[in-house]
Amino acid sequence: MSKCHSDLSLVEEVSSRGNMRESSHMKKGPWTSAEDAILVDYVKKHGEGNWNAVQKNSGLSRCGKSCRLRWANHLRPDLKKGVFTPEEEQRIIELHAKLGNKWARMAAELPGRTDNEIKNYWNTRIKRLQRAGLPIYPPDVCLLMNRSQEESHNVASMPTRNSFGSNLLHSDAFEIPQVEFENLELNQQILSSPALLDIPAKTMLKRVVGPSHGYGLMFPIAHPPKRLRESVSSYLSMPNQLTEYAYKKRYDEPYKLSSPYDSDLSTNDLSSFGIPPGSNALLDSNFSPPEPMSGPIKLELPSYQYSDIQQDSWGNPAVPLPLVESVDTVIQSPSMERVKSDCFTSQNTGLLEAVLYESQKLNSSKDDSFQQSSSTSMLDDVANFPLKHCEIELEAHCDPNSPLAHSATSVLRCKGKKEIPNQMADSRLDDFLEPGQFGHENRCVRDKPIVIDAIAALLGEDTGCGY
DNA sequence: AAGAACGCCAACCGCATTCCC
DNA sequence: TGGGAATGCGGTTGGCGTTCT
Repeated sequence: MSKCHSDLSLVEEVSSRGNMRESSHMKKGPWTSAEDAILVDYVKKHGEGNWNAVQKNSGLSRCGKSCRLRWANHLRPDLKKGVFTPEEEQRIIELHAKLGNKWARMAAELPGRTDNEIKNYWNTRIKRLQRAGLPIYPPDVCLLMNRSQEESHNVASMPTRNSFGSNLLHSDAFEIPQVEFENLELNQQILSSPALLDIPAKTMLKRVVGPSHGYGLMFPIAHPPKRLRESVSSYLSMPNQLTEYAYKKRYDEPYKLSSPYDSDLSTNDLSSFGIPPGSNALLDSNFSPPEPMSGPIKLELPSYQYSDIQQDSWGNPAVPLPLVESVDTVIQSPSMERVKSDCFTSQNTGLLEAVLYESQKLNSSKDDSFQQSSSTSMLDDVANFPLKHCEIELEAHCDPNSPLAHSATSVLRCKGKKEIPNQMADSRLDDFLEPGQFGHENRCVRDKPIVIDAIAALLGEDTGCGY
């Protein structure tokens, strides 16, 4: 990296945004070994800190910021170089589930690793999973987070919805429950069977995207990537092999299901997919049906910040709902009415969310009856959620050329264009709207046009929504 | 074989917070 | 106590190497 740039000329031009004094003579770009030596020597003599003095006293043409970064990320003697070990990867997953994008805090828990390193690793991992259409967190991480959250709820009084969300947005403002991920280790042992591990990724993918749409598309690939095989393989190399098991099982045994649209798909069925009942996986879009994890999803919130909704959905009384982070979730979640305006607060960033917030408000005014949906229907919703979710995801992906392929917009665009085979589309909708399946008269679908129109209006598009 | 796509990662940037005078 | 400097942090960018088509 440093080779061809080692003789980068000093930055002569004054950056219009940067510090004029610094940028006028500070070198940028990759560090040379000579510069490294100077910096190391300086720190040895003077210790860390006072980074601006480095430039003054050592002759380095680097700003203090750059020196600090270089030292922290590359020159520190206690740095651990090389790829992350499986244990470290597992720890990162756990920490991210707990902390969100708090790279520095995560680095503090991983001796010898830097925040930048962890951040890069995570972002790469996310991309990989996203391309493979796999969840961010292994299901059992979600489960354990849920359990932890549940326990903490039993101890502490329930905060108000707003305060709860607010606290969660500031991870420093509350005590993060200590979650032990012992099960993950257990899981690693569960499926070390070669029979489960030696599944050719191509075979898996065939089944995923194969002609039998009813089954394969249950777990659609977000964007069939060039390197999908690598993506999936990488995911399967994750330390958590329960997740692995879940996917292998899902991918390898789809034909054993009588129908993916069975209306009586129960929590047991979910479990067979590796989705633990109550897992965040179901509702926070961190779990499959593989949500394309780009775009609307904000990764910085720890998954367990959403965990209440699962608990709620699985039978407990109403508890704070998650901040809705994803348009997809907004549209797909069968329990959207419960979110209502107090969940779509203006605190949420993002134009789409703002639009959705407005549309929800509009809708809620004429849809009060849904407020009364029972917890039973909630259970039904959740039990059927993955399937419905998948269906919508399918729609989202039917236009692979769309840059918004996994946005709500593309969902509608697809619908209008009927790019999905008719038979498929029709049956999908019928299954989706099976009478009696939802106690709320398919409200989640009924609401869609409003949300969609709002988004379309925002984007200046005519969705041609044929509702 | 060549170009495109992608992964990886170092480094930069802007903002927030802390420190110090 | 206010303001500037220093530091910390997280998001983003850009370049290079690798893989795929």
